[in-house]
Amino acid sequence: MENSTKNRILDEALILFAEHGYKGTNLRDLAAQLGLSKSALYKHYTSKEDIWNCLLDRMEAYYAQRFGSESNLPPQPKSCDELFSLTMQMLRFTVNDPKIILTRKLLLTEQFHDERVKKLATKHFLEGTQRLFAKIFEGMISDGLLKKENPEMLSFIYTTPVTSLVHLCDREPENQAQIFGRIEHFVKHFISTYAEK
Amino acid sequence: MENSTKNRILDEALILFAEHGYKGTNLRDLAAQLGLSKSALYKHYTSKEDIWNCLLDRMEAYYAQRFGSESNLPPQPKSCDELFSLTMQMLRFTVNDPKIILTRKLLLTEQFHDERVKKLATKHFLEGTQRLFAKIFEGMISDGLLKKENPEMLSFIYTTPVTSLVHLCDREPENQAQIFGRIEHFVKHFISTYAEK
DNA sequence: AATAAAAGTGACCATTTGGTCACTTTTATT
DNA sequence: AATAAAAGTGACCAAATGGTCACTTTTATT
Repeated sequence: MENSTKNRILDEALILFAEHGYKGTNLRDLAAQLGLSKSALYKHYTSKEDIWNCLLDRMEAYYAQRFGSESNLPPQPKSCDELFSLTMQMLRFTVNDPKIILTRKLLLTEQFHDERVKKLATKHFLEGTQRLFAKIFEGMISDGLLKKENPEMLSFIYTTPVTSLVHLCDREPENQAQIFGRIEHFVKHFISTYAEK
Repeated sequence: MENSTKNRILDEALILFAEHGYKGTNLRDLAAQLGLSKSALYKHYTSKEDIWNCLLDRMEAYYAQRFGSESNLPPQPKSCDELFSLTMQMLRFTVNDPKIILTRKLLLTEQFHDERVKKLATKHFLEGTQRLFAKIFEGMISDGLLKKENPEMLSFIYTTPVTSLVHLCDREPENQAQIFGRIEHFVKHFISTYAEK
């Protein structure tokens, strides 16, 4: 069921849409990548636009469970060292997982061509991540680990610089090691500024 | 000379490429917007790709003079209040100038489809702005206005959050007022954290 | 005024692309 | 085993698109 043709089409569509854009993707290439004929696609989806919309449905569902539910929050750090390692671990994953990379590319490149993508982009790059870390910081502040600052503000100034370097990683994956050095440098600076001594 | 057909074509191409992408733009629409026939375009450019490349040439030239030369730096702030108003003034401009908005959109949406755009994107969104403010902060530190921190780091944590809100402005221009409230809030927080008292 | 170069036009071409359809093959159901 | 539904195929169509060309109009040069 997981690896049904219907899902495989969406998997491959994500790759092509992310790499060449909606307009730059044609159904012949998509079918060829799947070892199918073009007309077979129409047994599962009614049109190119239908594939696009179903892909966005899947992405929205993913974000709804990632950012929507309280259940799968990352573990609450018990120290600033743990905040550091948690952050680096999350980034290491987010920057290397092929599907997440492609999703970021698609959100960036199609955000002005599709209203749903626009909303997902703000959710992914700004609100979602910010709210997630705001909760973490809220806990760390009440545990006396961080200075008593507004956790939303703290999260904003923590996540947006990191996100901008994640985007740089997407552009220059060959420089990932060096960019991670910059991220570590930043995170340490942040901790040294806002850790409660 | 400024308003030659050759330049008008590039002006209109920027609009269409930024709004619909390279692939999503067709030469018939481009010609129609200019009140020209499609074949007239070929009197000035050899192909669609040629138009694209010449547009990038123009953008590169713009960035070379904006970020390259030391000459046109913004005035050095004599106080943190002046840093605040300088920042808000620059943002007010960058977020409302149609050509700059379109340029940002083009850099974002085409960064993974073109090597030159990729490099310009990093220059525009990261290095250029960062270096510009690093110089400003360097001056303010030696003037005793800001704490003695690494100006590059200071600029990084100043410009990347602001840039992320500029992107939000591009996505939601109808919320510009509210977003500017968030920017002001952030800038004040930054100043209160790093101003030398 | 004569002339040549530059700018512009409309018809036309080849290719690409989303989509359809009659038909075959595979899979599941009884 | 018979049968019907699902999955897949290849040929075909119409529209869109980048590009060319012979020809006309405008502009500049002498």
